[in-house]
Amino acid sequence: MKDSLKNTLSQIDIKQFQHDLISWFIEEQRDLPWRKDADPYKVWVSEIMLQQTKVDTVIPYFDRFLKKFPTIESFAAADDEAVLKIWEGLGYYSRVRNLHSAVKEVVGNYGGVVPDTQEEISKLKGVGPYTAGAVLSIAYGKPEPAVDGNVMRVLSRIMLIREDIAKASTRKVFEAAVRELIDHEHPSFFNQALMELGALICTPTSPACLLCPVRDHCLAFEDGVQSELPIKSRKKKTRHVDLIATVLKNNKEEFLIRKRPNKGLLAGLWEFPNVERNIHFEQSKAALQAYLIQDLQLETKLENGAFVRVDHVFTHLTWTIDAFAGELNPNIEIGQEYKLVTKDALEEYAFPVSHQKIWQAYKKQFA
DNA sequence: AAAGCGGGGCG
DNA sequence: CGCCCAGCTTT
Repeated sequence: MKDSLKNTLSQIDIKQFQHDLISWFIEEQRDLPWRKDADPYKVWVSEIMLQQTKVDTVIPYFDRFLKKFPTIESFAAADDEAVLKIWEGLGYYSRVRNLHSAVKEVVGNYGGVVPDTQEEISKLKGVGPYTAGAVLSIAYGKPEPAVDGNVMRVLSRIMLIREDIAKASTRKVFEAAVRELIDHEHPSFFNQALMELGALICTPTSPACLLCPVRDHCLAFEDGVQSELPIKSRKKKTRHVDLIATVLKNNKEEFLIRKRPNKGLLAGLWEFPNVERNIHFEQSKAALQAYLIQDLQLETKLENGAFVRVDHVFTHLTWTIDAFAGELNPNIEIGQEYKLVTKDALEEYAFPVSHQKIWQAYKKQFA
């Protein structure tokens, strides 16, 4: 441990801090569906869903997930398309692919019992340092740190830690701090309380210090510098891609959809056939025709203009998609990544939100 | 160590 | 518009 951390810890009444924090949590915690019991499977699912995702967004997904897959065995037995469908719209789809893989591992090789040690649980796909600590502390009562963005923000203020939280190595500094601070009698409450404090009081902008239960322990508040913390270097700009997409229907009321590759952006999700718009193409429609003929070898008849434009923002990328409607030659041959499906069947597949918007616009105009 | 990976909401 | 969110994996 660094000397600076030791020095800071010596200024904090750890027992009093634990008491003030946990008492507040017991009194003020939100009533959330994953707090009804400490079933390791449910805790695990909730922690994966909550990665980079707000509580309000997760709640309906969590309820629907547990209704469809109430036990770890039922989820292990799910097929891949159902797994993606239940996650549709939640984002970061590798989370659910990894969770499914890990759950099958637990059911197959651990008798359906989620491992309760750092070494074993960390071997599971998608279980990193945060999730391991969260499941071990919340479901098993082990005094392991669970350091997420909330915890780094809260502790950077309380302990006046000025290291860049955007750096991967910085997490270890906070884990060392938590190991010193954590209440060994109540690890679950302690970890959850730190995160709850970050969500409700010690917020990124304008923290509610006057309502804070651990204000008296906070070195940043003492110096009046809470708004300067945490230190976080900012990221680079996103790039932009223009796409043209097609909603193509044949004379049997079937639509052409395509499965994305199993790696990379939106892996394994379904979409309407589309192509990156080449800057050298003057006309979207000309580029689209070229793609349809060359890549799909389709004979199609397109409507005149795009029926919708969809702008979509990712963390690292933005899309502008112009979507065209068209008729499809009934006798075409399609590659294995394509499917022809009816309107009802289409909606059983998992689509990214951008393509859901295309579909909604299509139905509104042509249905 | 840095980049890739979703989507929604807020100021 | 940028930033934030109960992060992990790959390169």
